[in-house]
Amino acid sequence: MRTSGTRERRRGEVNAALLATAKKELAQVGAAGLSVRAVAREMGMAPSALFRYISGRDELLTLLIVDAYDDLGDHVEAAEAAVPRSDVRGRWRAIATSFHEWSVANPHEYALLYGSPVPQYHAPADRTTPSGTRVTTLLAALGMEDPTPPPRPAFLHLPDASQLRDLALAADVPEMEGERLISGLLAWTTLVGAVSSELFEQLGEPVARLDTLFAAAVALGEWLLFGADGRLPA
Amino acid sequence: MRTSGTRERRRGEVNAALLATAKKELAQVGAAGLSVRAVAREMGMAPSALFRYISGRDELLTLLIVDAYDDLGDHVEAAEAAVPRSDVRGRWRAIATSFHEWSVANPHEYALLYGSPVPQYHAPADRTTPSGTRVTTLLAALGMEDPTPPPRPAFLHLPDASQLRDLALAADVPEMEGERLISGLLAWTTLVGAVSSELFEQLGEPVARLDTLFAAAVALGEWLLFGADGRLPA
DNA sequence: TGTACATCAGTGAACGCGCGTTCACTGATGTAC
DNA sequence: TGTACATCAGTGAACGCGCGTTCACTGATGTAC
Repeated sequence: MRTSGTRERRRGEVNAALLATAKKELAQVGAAGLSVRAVAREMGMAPSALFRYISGRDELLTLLIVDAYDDLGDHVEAAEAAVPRSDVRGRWRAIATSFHEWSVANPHEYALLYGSPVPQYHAPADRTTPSGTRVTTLLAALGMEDPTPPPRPAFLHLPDASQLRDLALAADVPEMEGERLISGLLAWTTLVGAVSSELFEQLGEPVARLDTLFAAAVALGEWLLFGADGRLPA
Repeated sequence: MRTSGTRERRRGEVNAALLATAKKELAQVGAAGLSVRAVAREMGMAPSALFRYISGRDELLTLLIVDAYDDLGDHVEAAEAAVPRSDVRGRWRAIATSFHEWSVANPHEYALLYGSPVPQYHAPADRTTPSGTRVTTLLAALGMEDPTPPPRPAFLHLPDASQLRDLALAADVPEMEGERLISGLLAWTTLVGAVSSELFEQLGEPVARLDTLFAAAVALGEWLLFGADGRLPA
Protein backbone atom coordinates (compact mmCIF):
# COMPACT_ATOMS: atom_id res chain seq x y z
CA MET A 1 0.00 0.00 0.00
CA ARG A 2 1.25 3.47 -0.83
CA THR A 3 1.76 5.46 2.34
CA SER A 4 2.91 8.82 1.05
CA GLY A 5 4.59 8.74 -2.36
CA THR A 6 7.22 11.18 -1.19
CA ARG A 7 9.88 9.48 -3.22
CA GLU A 8 7.91 9.44 -6.41
CA ARG A 9 6.94 13.07 -6.08
CA ARG A 10 10.48 14.10 -5.32
CA ARG A 11 11.75 12.12 -8.29
CA GLY A 12 9.45 14.06 -10.59
CA GLU A 13 10.50 17.35 -9.09
CA VAL A 14 14.18 16.64 -9.49
CA ASN A 15 13.67 15.49 -13.06
CA ALA A 16 11.87 18.72 -13.84
CA ALA A 17 14.52 20.82 -12.12
CA LEU A 18 17.23 18.95 -13.98
CA LEU A 19 15.70 19.69 -17.35
CA ALA A 20 14.98 23.30 -16.45
CA THR A 21 18.52 23.88 -15.23
CA ALA A 22 20.03 22.17 -18.24
CA LYS A 23 17.97 24.43 -20.50
CA LYS A 24 19.21 27.49 -18.66
CA GLU A 25 22.78 26.29 -19.02
CA LEU A 26 22.27 25.55 -22.70
CA ALA A 27 20.93 29.05 -23.27
CA GLN A 28 24.01 30.48 -21.60
CA VAL A 29 26.94 28.41 -22.81
CA GLY A 30 25.61 26.49 -25.80
CA ALA A 31 25.60 22.79 -26.51
CA ALA A 32 29.32 22.23 -26.86
CA GLY A 33 29.99 23.87 -23.50
CA LEU A 34 27.25 22.08 -21.60
CA SER A 35 28.55 20.07 -18.66
CA VAL A 36 26.96 17.74 -16.13
CA ARG A 37 28.97 19.29 -13.34
CA ALA A 38 27.78 22.80 -14.14
CA VAL A 39 24.17 21.66 -14.11
CA ALA A 40 24.65 19.95 -10.75
CA ARG A 41 26.34 23.03 -9.36
CA GLU A 42 23.47 25.19 -10.49
CA MET A 43 21.02 22.79 -8.88
CA GLY A 44 22.95 22.75 -5.62
CA MET A 45 23.56 19.01 -5.81
CA ALA A 46 26.60 16.79 -6.00
CA PRO A 47 27.55 15.94 -9.59
CA SER A 48 27.32 12.25 -8.83
CA ALA A 49 23.69 12.60 -7.77
CA LEU A 50 22.62 13.36 -11.33
CA PHE A 51 23.69 9.92 -12.43
CA ARG A 52 20.63 8.63 -10.62
CA TYR A 53 18.55 10.53 -13.19
CA ILE A 54 20.55 10.42 -16.39
CA SER A 55 23.01 7.91 -17.72
CA GLY A 56 25.57 10.56 -18.64
CA ARG A 57 26.21 13.68 -20.63
CA ASP A 58 24.91 12.23 -23.86
CA GLU A 59 21.52 11.57 -22.41
CA LEU A 60 21.41 15.12 -21.12
CA LEU A 61 21.92 16.33 -24.67
CA THR A 62 19.27 13.98 -25.99
CA LEU A 63 16.84 15.27 -23.38
CA LEU A 64 17.56 18.83 -24.42
CA ILE A 65 17.17 18.09 -28.11
CA VAL A 66 13.82 16.39 -27.65
CA ASP A 67 12.65 19.17 -25.38
CA ALA A 68 13.74 21.86 -27.83
CA TYR A 69 12.01 20.11 -30.73
CA ASP A 70 8.85 19.90 -28.67
CA ASP A 71 9.04 23.49 -27.57
CA LEU A 72 9.46 24.54 -31.19
CA GLY A 73 6.72 22.14 -32.26
CA ASP A 74 4.28 23.56 -29.73
CA HIS A 75 5.01 27.09 -30.81
CA VAL A 76 4.69 26.46 -34.53
CA GLU A 77 1.66 24.20 -34.26
CA ALA A 78 -0.15 26.77 -32.16
CA ALA A 79 0.58 29.53 -34.66
CA GLU A 80 -0.51 27.41 -37.58
CA ALA A 81 -3.68 26.26 -35.85
CA ALA A 82 -4.76 29.87 -35.35
CA VAL A 83 -5.13 30.44 -39.10
CA PRO A 84 -8.39 29.47 -40.85
CA ARG A 85 -8.00 26.02 -42.44
CA SER A 86 -8.89 27.25 -45.88
CA ASP A 87 -6.12 29.86 -45.93
CA VAL A 88 -3.28 27.55 -46.93
CA ARG A 89 -0.94 30.40 -47.81
CA GLY A 90 -1.59 32.02 -44.48
CA ARG A 91 -0.83 28.74 -42.78
CA TRP A 92 2.53 28.54 -44.52
CA ARG A 93 3.32 32.07 -43.48
CA ALA A 94 2.33 31.28 -39.92
CA ILE A 95 4.66 28.28 -39.90
CA ALA A 96 7.56 30.25 -41.33
CA THR A 97 7.06 33.28 -39.13
CA SER A 98 6.64 31.35 -35.89
CA PHE A 99 9.65 29.19 -36.75
CA HIS A 100 11.66 32.37 -37.17
CA GLU A 101 10.32 33.85 -33.94
CA TRP A 102 11.17 30.82 -31.90
CA SER A 103 14.65 30.61 -33.41
CA VAL A 104 15.49 34.20 -32.63
CA ALA A 105 14.20 33.77 -29.09
CA ASN A 106 16.16 30.54 -28.58
CA PRO A 107 19.35 30.80 -30.59
CA HIS A 108 21.31 28.12 -28.77
CA GLU A 109 18.43 25.68 -29.04
CA TYR A 110 18.21 26.50 -32.73
CA ALA A 111 21.92 25.83 -33.13
CA LEU A 112 21.49 22.52 -31.33
CA LEU A 113 18.76 21.43 -33.72
CA TYR A 114 19.77 23.00 -37.03
CA GLY A 115 23.42 24.00 -36.64
CA SER A 116 26.56 21.94 -36.95
CA PRO A 117 26.39 18.64 -35.09
CA VAL A 118 27.77 18.47 -31.55
CA PRO A 119 31.16 16.72 -31.74
CA GLN A 120 31.40 13.19 -30.33
CA TYR A 121 27.63 13.00 -29.98
CA HIS A 122 25.14 11.28 -32.21
CA ALA A 123 21.47 11.60 -31.41
CA PRO A 124 19.53 8.35 -31.05
CA ALA A 125 17.05 8.56 -33.90
CA ASP A 126 14.33 6.64 -32.09
CA ARG A 127 14.07 9.22 -29.35
CA THR A 128 14.68 12.26 -31.50
CA THR A 129 12.64 11.66 -34.62
CA PRO A 130 9.05 11.93 -33.35
CA SER A 131 9.58 15.41 -31.94
CA GLY A 132 12.04 16.42 -34.63
CA THR A 133 9.61 15.97 -37.49
CA ARG A 134 6.68 17.89 -36.08
CA VAL A 135 7.28 21.07 -38.08
CA THR A 136 8.06 19.30 -41.33
CA THR A 137 5.05 17.07 -40.80
CA LEU A 138 2.92 20.18 -40.54
CA LEU A 139 4.40 21.42 -43.79
CA ALA A 140 3.87 18.10 -45.49
CA ALA A 141 0.24 17.98 -44.37
CA LEU A 142 -0.24 21.45 -45.76
CA GLY A 143 1.21 20.42 -49.08
CA MET A 144 -0.93 17.29 -49.35
CA GLU A 145 -4.08 19.09 -48.35
CA ASP A 146 -3.91 22.04 -50.68
CA PRO A 147 -6.56 21.46 -53.35
CA THR A 148 -4.99 23.62 -56.05
CA PRO A 149 -2.46 21.95 -58.31
CA PRO A 150 1.23 22.36 -57.47
CA PRO A 151 3.03 25.20 -59.23
CA ARG A 152 5.27 23.09 -61.45
CA PRO A 153 7.84 25.85 -61.87
CA ALA A 154 9.09 25.65 -65.41
CA PHE A 155 12.73 25.89 -64.47
CA LEU A 156 12.62 22.78 -62.30
CA HIS A 157 13.19 19.65 -64.28
CA LEU A 158 12.15 16.66 -62.26
CA PRO A 159 14.59 13.83 -61.71
CA ASP A 160 13.52 10.33 -62.63
CA ALA A 161 10.85 8.53 -60.68
CA SER A 162 13.09 6.20 -58.70
CA GLN A 163 15.20 9.05 -57.35
CA LEU A 164 12.04 10.88 -56.43
CA ARG A 165 10.69 7.88 -54.61
CA ASP A 166 13.94 7.59 -52.67
CA LEU A 167 13.75 11.21 -51.70
CA ALA A 168 10.09 10.92 -50.71
CA LEU A 169 10.90 7.97 -48.49
CA ALA A 170 13.85 9.75 -46.91
CA ALA A 171 11.65 12.76 -46.20
CA ASP A 172 9.01 10.44 -44.76
CA VAL A 173 6.24 11.48 -47.13
CA PRO A 174 5.99 8.43 -49.38
CA GLU A 175 2.72 9.39 -51.08
CA MET A 176 3.68 12.89 -52.06
CA GLU A 177 4.06 13.63 -55.74
CA GLY A 178 7.28 14.92 -57.20
CA GLU A 179 6.56 18.57 -57.80
CA ARG A 180 5.10 19.11 -54.39
CA LEU A 181 7.96 17.28 -52.75
CA ILE A 182 10.71 19.23 -54.45
CA SER A 183 8.91 22.52 -53.96
CA GLY A 184 8.27 21.76 -50.32
CA LEU A 185 11.86 20.77 -49.64
CA LEU A 186 13.11 23.89 -51.37
CA ALA A 187 10.78 26.07 -49.33
CA TRP A 188 11.91 24.41 -46.13
CA THR A 189 15.58 24.62 -47.08
CA THR A 190 15.27 28.29 -47.92
CA LEU A 191 13.56 28.94 -44.61
CA VAL A 192 16.25 27.18 -42.59
CA GLY A 193 18.95 28.83 -44.67
CA ALA A 194 17.54 32.29 -44.06
CA VAL A 195 17.25 31.74 -40.32
CA SER A 196 20.74 30.25 -40.12
CA SER A 197 22.38 33.09 -41.99
CA GLU A 198 20.65 35.51 -39.66
CA LEU A 199 21.50 33.73 -36.41
CA PHE A 200 24.98 32.62 -37.34
CA GLU A 201 25.79 36.11 -38.54
CA GLN A 202 26.98 35.26 -41.97
CA LEU A 203 26.04 38.60 -43.45
CA GLY A 204 27.39 41.07 -40.97
CA GLU A 205 26.00 41.65 -37.53
CA PRO A 206 22.94 43.83 -37.66
CA VAL A 207 20.03 41.46 -37.30
CA ALA A 208 17.29 43.98 -37.94
CA ARG A 209 18.24 44.50 -41.57
CA LEU A 210 17.84 40.82 -42.29
CA ASP A 211 14.11 40.99 -41.62
CA THR A 212 13.90 42.13 -45.20
CA LEU A 213 15.68 39.02 -46.38
CA PHE A 214 13.56 36.80 -44.20
CA ALA A 215 10.35 38.31 -45.55
CA ALA A 216 11.59 37.59 -49.06
CA ALA A 217 12.36 34.00 -48.11
CA VAL A 218 8.81 33.56 -46.82
CA ALA A 219 7.41 34.98 -50.04
CA LEU A 220 9.64 32.71 -52.08
CA GLY A 221 8.49 29.71 -50.06
CA GLU A 222 4.88 30.65 -50.58
CA TRP A 223 5.40 30.93 -54.29
CA LEU A 224 7.18 27.60 -54.39
CA LEU A 225 4.39 25.90 -52.50
CA PHE A 226 1.34 27.50 -54.05
CA GLY A 227 2.41 29.38 -57.15
CA ALA A 228 1.76 32.98 -58.13
CA ASP A 229 -1.22 34.71 -56.67
CA GLY A 230 -2.66 38.16 -56.33
CA ARG A 231 -2.29 38.13 -52.59
CA LEU A 232 1.04 39.16 -51.17
CA PRO A 233 2.47 38.19 -47.81
CA ALA A 234 2.03 40.65 -44.97
CA MET B 1 74.91 40.94 -43.82
CA ARG B 2 72.83 37.78 -44.13
CA THR B 3 75.05 34.75 -43.67
CA SER B 4 72.61 31.90 -44.10
CA GLY B 5 69.00 32.76 -43.30
CA THR B 6 68.56 29.45 -41.53
CA ARG B 7 66.28 30.97 -38.94
CA GLU B 8 64.07 32.67 -41.41
CA ARG B 9 63.72 29.57 -43.52
CA ARG B 10 63.01 27.41 -40.51
CA ARG B 11 60.42 29.90 -39.31
CA GLY B 12 58.57 29.59 -42.57
CA GLU B 13 58.72 25.83 -42.48
CA VAL B 14 57.35 25.61 -38.97
CA ASN B 15 54.60 28.06 -39.79
CA ALA B 16 53.61 25.92 -42.75
CA ALA B 17 53.74 22.71 -40.72
CA LEU B 18 51.69 24.33 -38.01
CA LEU B 19 48.94 25.29 -40.41
CA ALA B 20 49.01 21.93 -42.14
CA THR B 21 48.81 20.02 -38.89
CA ALA B 22 46.05 22.22 -37.56
CA LYS B 23 44.08 21.57 -40.73
CA LYS B 24 44.52 17.84 -40.32
CA GLU B 25 43.33 18.09 -36.73
CA LEU B 26 40.37 20.21 -37.75
CA ALA B 27 39.34 17.65 -40.33
CA GLN B 28 39.47 14.94 -37.69
CA VAL B 29 37.98 16.45 -34.55
CA GLY B 30 36.22 19.59 -35.72
CA ALA B 31 36.58 23.16 -34.58
CA ALA B 32 35.18 22.80 -31.07
CA GLY B 33 37.58 19.94 -30.32
CA LEU B 34 40.68 21.59 -31.73
CA SER B 35 43.46 22.00 -29.17
CA VAL B 36 46.88 23.59 -29.22
CA ARG B 37 48.34 20.64 -27.35
CA ALA B 38 47.06 18.12 -29.86
CA VAL B 39 48.58 20.09 -32.72
CA ALA B 40 51.91 20.30 -30.90
CA ARG B 41 51.80 16.57 -30.19
CA GLU B 42 51.13 15.83 -33.83
CA MET B 43 54.04 18.06 -34.81
CA GLY B 44 56.39 16.41 -32.32
CA MET B 45 57.00 19.66 -30.49
CA ALA B 46 56.45 20.90 -26.98
CA PRO B 47 53.11 22.71 -26.61
CA SER B 48 54.85 25.77 -25.31
CA ALA B 49 56.88 26.06 -28.50
CA LEU B 50 53.82 26.94 -30.52
CA PHE B 51 53.38 30.13 -28.55
CA ARG B 52 56.35 31.44 -30.47
CA TYR B 53 54.20 31.22 -33.61
CA ILE B 54 50.68 31.93 -32.45
CA SER B 55 49.37 34.00 -29.60
CA GLY B 56 46.98 31.28 -28.44
CA ARG B 57 44.14 29.03 -29.42
CA ASP B 58 42.02 31.84 -30.78
CA GLU B 59 44.63 32.81 -33.31
CA LEU B 60 44.88 29.20 -34.39
CA LEU B 61 41.17 29.27 -35.16
CA THR B 62 41.49 32.55 -37.00
CA LEU B 63 44.29 31.11 -39.08
CA LEU B 64 42.16 28.10 -39.97
CA ILE B 65 39.16 30.20 -40.85
CA VAL B 66 41.12 32.45 -43.17
CA ASP B 67 42.82 29.46 -44.74
CA ALA B 68 39.52 27.67 -45.27
CA TYR B 69 37.94 30.74 -46.84
CA ASP B 70 40.89 31.04 -49.17
CA ASP B 71 40.85 27.38 -50.06
CA LEU B 72 37.17 27.64 -50.85
CA GLY B 73 37.73 30.90 -52.69
CA ASP B 74 40.44 29.39 -54.87
CA HIS B 75 38.27 26.44 -55.74
CA VAL B 76 35.19 28.44 -56.61
CA GLU B 77 37.04 31.17 -58.47
CA ALA B 78 38.82 28.60 -60.60
CA ALA B 79 35.58 26.87 -61.48
CA GLU B 80 33.87 30.12 -62.33
CA ALA B 81 36.79 31.35 -64.39
CA ALA B 82 36.59 28.25 -66.59
CA VAL B 83 33.18 29.23 -67.94
CA PRO B 84 32.92 31.65 -70.89
CA ARG B 85 32.28 35.15 -69.62
CA SER B 86 29.13 35.56 -71.65
CA ASP B 87 27.47 32.52 -70.11
CA VAL B 88 26.27 34.15 -66.92
CA ARG B 89 23.93 31.31 -66.04
CA GLY B 90 26.72 28.80 -66.48
CA ARG B 91 28.90 30.91 -64.23
CA TRP B 92 26.29 30.82 -61.50
CA ARG B 93 26.00 27.07 -61.84
CA ALA B 94 29.77 26.73 -61.66
CA ILE B 95 29.85 28.77 -58.47
CA ALA B 96 27.08 26.75 -56.87
CA THR B 97 28.40 23.39 -57.93
CA SER B 98 31.98 24.03 -56.92
CA PHE B 99 30.82 25.46 -53.60
CA HIS B 100 28.92 22.24 -53.01
CA GLU B 101 31.88 20.11 -54.06
CA TRP B 102 34.27 21.84 -51.73
CA SER B 103 31.83 21.63 -48.84
CA VAL B 104 31.28 17.92 -49.21
CA ALA B 105 35.02 17.37 -49.45
CA ASN B 106 35.71 19.54 -46.39
CA PRO B 107 32.77 19.16 -44.02
CA HIS B 108 34.51 20.38 -40.89
CA GLU B 109 35.86 23.41 -42.68
CA TYR B 110 32.38 24.10 -43.98
CA ALA B 111 30.97 23.83 -40.47
CA LEU B 112 33.64 26.23 -39.27
CA LEU B 113 32.66 28.80 -41.87
CA TYR B 114 28.92 28.36 -42.23
CA GLY B 115 27.80 26.35 -39.21
CA SER B 116 27.03 27.43 -35.69
CA PRO B 117 29.68 29.75 -34.24
CA VAL B 118 32.47 28.25 -32.16
CA PRO B 119 31.65 28.98 -28.49
CA GLN B 120 33.82 31.55 -26.68
CA TYR B 121 35.40 32.60 -29.95
CA HIS B 122 34.66 35.61 -32.06
CA ALA B 123 36.48 36.02 -35.34
CA PRO B 124 38.31 39.32 -35.82
CA ALA B 125 36.47 40.83 -38.78
CA ASP B 126 39.52 42.64 -40.13
CA ARG B 127 41.41 39.41 -40.70
CA THR B 128 38.45 37.30 -41.74
CA THR B 129 36.45 39.52 -44.06
CA PRO B 130 38.72 39.79 -47.11
CA SER B 131 38.88 36.02 -47.60
CA GLY B 132 35.37 35.47 -46.33
CA THR B 133 33.72 37.53 -48.98
CA ARG B 134 35.44 36.10 -52.04
CA VAL B 135 32.58 33.84 -53.08
CA THR B 136 29.85 36.37 -52.44
CA THR B 137 31.92 38.99 -54.23
CA LEU B 138 32.02 36.69 -57.23
CA LEU B 139 28.26 36.38 -57.06
CA ALA B 140 27.81 40.10 -56.71
CA ALA B 141 30.03 40.77 -59.70
CA LEU B 142 28.00 38.31 -61.71
CA GLY B 143 24.79 40.06 -60.75
CA MET B 144 26.09 43.52 -61.60
CA GLU B 145 27.54 42.41 -64.90
CA ASP B 146 24.56 40.60 -66.31
CA PRO B 147 23.16 42.85 -69.04
CA THR B 148 19.61 41.49 -69.02
CA PRO B 149 17.22 43.09 -66.62
CA PRO B 150 16.67 41.44 -63.25
CA PRO B 151 13.71 39.08 -63.02
CA ARG B 152 11.58 41.15 -60.70
CA PRO B 153 9.58 38.16 -59.49
CA ALA B 154 6.00 39.27 -59.04
CA PHE B 155 5.61 37.71 -55.64
CA LEU B 156 8.45 39.70 -54.14
CA HIS B 157 7.33 43.06 -52.93
CA LEU B 158 10.31 45.25 -52.36
CA PRO B 159 10.77 46.91 -48.99
CA ASP B 160 11.25 50.66 -48.90
CA ALA B 161 14.38 52.26 -50.23
CA SER B 162 16.06 53.01 -46.92
CA GLN B 163 15.83 49.41 -45.76
CA LEU B 164 17.22 48.28 -49.09
CA ARG B 165 20.10 50.68 -48.81
CA ASP B 166 20.87 49.36 -45.33
CA LEU B 167 20.82 45.82 -46.61
CA ALA B 168 22.99 46.69 -49.59
CA LEU B 169 25.54 48.30 -47.31
CA ALA B 170 25.53 45.34 -44.94
CA ALA B 171 26.08 43.00 -47.87
CA ASP B 172 28.87 45.26 -49.10
CA VAL B 173 27.33 45.94 -52.50
CA PRO B 174 26.21 49.54 -52.09
CA GLU B 175 25.48 50.21 -55.76
CA MET B 176 23.32 47.18 -56.40
CA GLU B 177 19.65 47.78 -57.12
CA GLY B 178 16.94 46.27 -54.98
CA GLU B 179 15.64 43.43 -57.10
CA ARG B 180 19.05 42.11 -57.88
CA LEU B 181 20.11 42.36 -54.29
CA ILE B 182 17.13 40.50 -52.88
CA SER B 183 17.28 37.88 -55.60
CA GLY B 184 20.99 37.38 -55.11
CA LEU B 185 20.71 37.07 -51.36
CA LEU B 186 17.89 34.56 -51.73
CA ALA B 187 19.89 32.51 -54.20
CA TRP B 188 22.87 32.53 -51.86
CA THR B 189 20.76 31.69 -48.82
CA THR B 190 19.11 28.82 -50.63
CA LEU B 191 22.48 27.49 -51.68
CA VAL B 192 23.91 27.60 -48.17
CA GLY B 193 20.70 26.16 -46.76
CA ALA B 194 20.78 23.23 -49.17
CA VAL B 195 24.40 22.43 -48.41
CA SER B 196 23.84 22.76 -44.67
CA SER B 197 20.86 20.47 -44.61
CA GLU B 198 22.87 17.93 -46.56
CA LEU B 199 26.02 18.09 -44.43
CA PHE B 200 24.34 18.49 -41.09
CA GLU B 201 22.04 15.59 -41.88
CA GLN B 202 18.78 17.31 -41.24
CA LEU B 203 16.84 15.11 -43.63
CA GLY B 204 17.97 11.63 -42.72
CA GLU B 205 21.39 10.23 -43.41
CA PRO B 206 21.65 9.17 -47.03
CA VAL B 207 23.55 11.95 -48.69
CA ALA B 208 23.22 10.66 -52.24
CA ARG B 209 19.48 11.26 -52.40
CA LEU B 210 19.97 14.89 -51.61
CA ASP B 211 21.76 15.50 -54.90
CA THR B 212 18.30 15.84 -56.31
CA LEU B 213 17.47 18.56 -53.82
CA PHE B 214 20.74 20.32 -54.46
CA ALA B 215 20.16 20.36 -58.21
CA ALA B 216 16.78 21.93 -57.59
CA ALA B 217 18.36 24.57 -55.38
CA VAL B 218 20.82 25.45 -58.15
CA ALA B 219 17.97 25.74 -60.64
CA LEU B 220 16.01 27.92 -58.24
CA GLY B 221 19.00 30.16 -57.75
CA GLU B 222 19.48 30.50 -61.48
CA TRP B 223 15.87 31.47 -61.91
CA LEU B 224 16.11 33.98 -59.09
CA LEU B 225 19.18 35.57 -60.60
CA PHE B 226 18.34 35.52 -64.28
CA GLY B 227 14.67 34.71 -64.64
CA ALA B 228 13.00 32.04 -66.76
CA ASP B 229 14.86 30.74 -69.77
CA GLY B 230 14.65 27.93 -72.24
CA ARG B 231 17.94 26.49 -71.16
CA LEU B 232 17.88 24.18 -68.15
CA PRO B 233 20.75 23.41 -65.79
CA ALA B 234 22.71 20.26 -66.45
C1' DT C 1 88.79 34.90 -40.28
C1' DG C 2 88.03 34.89 -35.17
C1' DT C 3 86.10 36.12 -31.03
C1' DA C 4 82.47 38.18 -27.71
C1' DC C 5 78.01 39.10 -27.30
C1' DA C 6 72.91 39.30 -28.54
C1' DT C 7 68.98 37.15 -30.27
C1' DC C 8 65.71 33.76 -30.34
C1' DA C 9 63.63 28.85 -31.18
C1' DG C 10 62.47 25.10 -28.57
C1' DT C 11 62.36 22.42 -23.95
C1' DG C 12 60.31 20.53 -19.94
C1' DA C 13 58.32 21.23 -15.71
C1' DA C 14 54.75 23.33 -13.54
C1' DC C 15 50.40 26.19 -12.59
C1' DG C 16 45.44 25.75 -11.91
C1' DC C 17 41.46 24.47 -14.13
C1' DG C 18 37.12 21.84 -15.18
C1' DC C 19 35.62 17.76 -16.90
C1' DG C 20 32.87 12.76 -16.74
C1' DT C 21 32.34 9.09 -14.03
C1' DT C 22 32.88 5.56 -10.08
C1' DC C 23 32.18 4.06 -5.51
C1' DA C 24 31.63 3.17 -0.65
C1' DC C 25 28.88 5.58 2.54
C1' DT C 26 24.63 7.72 5.19
C1' DG C 27 20.27 8.56 6.26
C1' DA C 28 15.66 8.92 4.97
C1' DT C 29 11.60 6.61 2.75
C1' DG C 30 9.00 2.52 2.01
C1' DT C 31 7.40 -2.38 3.13
C1' DA C 32 6.32 -6.82 5.45
C1' DC C 33 4.92 -8.86 9.29
C1' DT D 1 0.51 0.66 15.82
C1' DG D 2 5.40 -1.00 16.17
C1' DT D 3 9.45 -3.13 14.80
C1' DA D 4 13.03 -5.23 11.44
C1' DC D 5 14.55 -5.04 7.16
C1' DA D 6 14.96 -3.42 2.16
C1' DT D 7 15.22 0.15 -1.02
C1' DC D 8 17.12 4.07 -2.82
C1' DA D 9 18.35 9.30 -3.20
C1' DG D 10 22.09 12.04 -2.37
C1' DT D 11 27.02 12.80 -0.49
C1' DG D 12 31.83 13.60 -0.79
C1' DA D 13 36.11 11.97 -1.92
C1' DA D 14 38.68 10.26 -5.44
C1' DC D 15 40.21 8.51 -10.21
C1' DG D 16 42.53 9.99 -14.42
C1' DC D 17 42.19 13.01 -18.06
C1' DG D 18 43.36 16.91 -21.26
C1' DC D 19 43.35 21.55 -21.52
C1' DG D 20 45.74 26.71 -22.19
C1' DT D 21 49.35 29.15 -20.76
C1' DT D 22 53.69 30.74 -18.12
C1' DC D 23 58.47 30.66 -17.19
C1' DA D 24 63.30 29.85 -16.34
C1' DC D 25 66.44 27.28 -19.01
C1' DT D 26 69.61 25.56 -23.08
C1' DG D 27 71.77 25.67 -27.10
C1' DA D 28 72.01 27.04 -31.72
C1' DT D 29 71.89 31.00 -35.06
C1' DG D 30 73.11 35.63 -36.12
C1' DT D 31 75.90 40.07 -35.60
C1' DA D 32 79.55 43.55 -34.54
C1' DC D 33 84.06 44.42 -34.29
